[in-house]
Amino acid sequence: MIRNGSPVNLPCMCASLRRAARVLTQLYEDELRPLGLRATQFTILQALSLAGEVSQGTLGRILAIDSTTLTRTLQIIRRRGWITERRGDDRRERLLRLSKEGQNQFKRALPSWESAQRKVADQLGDRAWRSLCDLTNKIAGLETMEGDLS
Amino acid sequence: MIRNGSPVNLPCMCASLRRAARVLTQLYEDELRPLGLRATQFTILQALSLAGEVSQGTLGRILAIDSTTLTRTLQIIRRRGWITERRGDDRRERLLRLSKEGQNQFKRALPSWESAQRKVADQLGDRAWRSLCDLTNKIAGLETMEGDLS
DNA sequence: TCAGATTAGATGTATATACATCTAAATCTT
DNA sequence: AAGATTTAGATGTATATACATCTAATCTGA
Repeated sequence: MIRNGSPVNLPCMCASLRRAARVLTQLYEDELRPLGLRATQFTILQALSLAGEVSQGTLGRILAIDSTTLTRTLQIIRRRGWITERRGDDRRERLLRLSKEGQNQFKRALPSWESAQRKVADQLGDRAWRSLCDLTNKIAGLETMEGDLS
Repeated sequence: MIRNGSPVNLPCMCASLRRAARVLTQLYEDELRPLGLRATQFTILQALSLAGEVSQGTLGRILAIDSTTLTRTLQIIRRRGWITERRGDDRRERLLRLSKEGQNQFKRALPSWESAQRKVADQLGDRAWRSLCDLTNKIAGLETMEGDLS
């Protein structure tokens, strides 16, 4: 019997980060599952809750998700009635906003999300938690070094 | 114009880690693309190169990838001739191993991977790099707190 | 102002990912 | 050793993800 606790150390940072993301995603989705929410879906509700009205492209830049990927994910969320859309002055843009039901669904999900956050924070400890925040944001800031961003 | 460099701080650790994983994945895949390799595929080649012969389930535990997910990903890799399989004493198991072509493909990919590693290491700095290694491994060690592991 | 370039999303396609469920093989129980 | 339980993967299904390419709308230069 091999006790868990010493995961194999992967030499590739990408592999290591992706593995961590898979593990953490499962932990959060275990909490969110009773609500029928996937991690990405909760993230989008939360981002919209914080950002108010934003275009699909802007949302994509905030989350580092390709805008064309969002087309599909937003379809699911729209189908469930959690967002409303309108065209902006630039009529190519889709301006997104949480609907009333979207706000309610987000509020319903908050306790589950907080529970997941707490579990992870408890197991990592404050110092590691803050460190991880810094590092993940730093990596998000790398982008592909293309420069400007709308 | 908003210069990139101050990404929005996401309150959700899962969202933050997943965003970082997306960004890093693109950085690595930009390097690997000329070889026709996705990040996950390179990771599997590297894991097999390090582990020698392992069962599908063990590989899944090493990478924290569901074994049934590996069924599909390994199909692609097998189709390309990069792995060989045999049944173990336990005839339910599939024992995986890099084929000769798999080893060659992995070697061909090494310079691109090293280039990606170097770019990230340079931008993060040694301290942050090591810190990130520790933290991602720590998170991989959380698993879902189910205890034993084969 | 108008032709060419750029941008915002949509669509086609391929891969990554996990869960529920199923089958076959191994293990455990009595 | 027969029946019950568990385990290793396979398959069906849904979502997540990005890239190439396409269309429509906007912007830019001359």
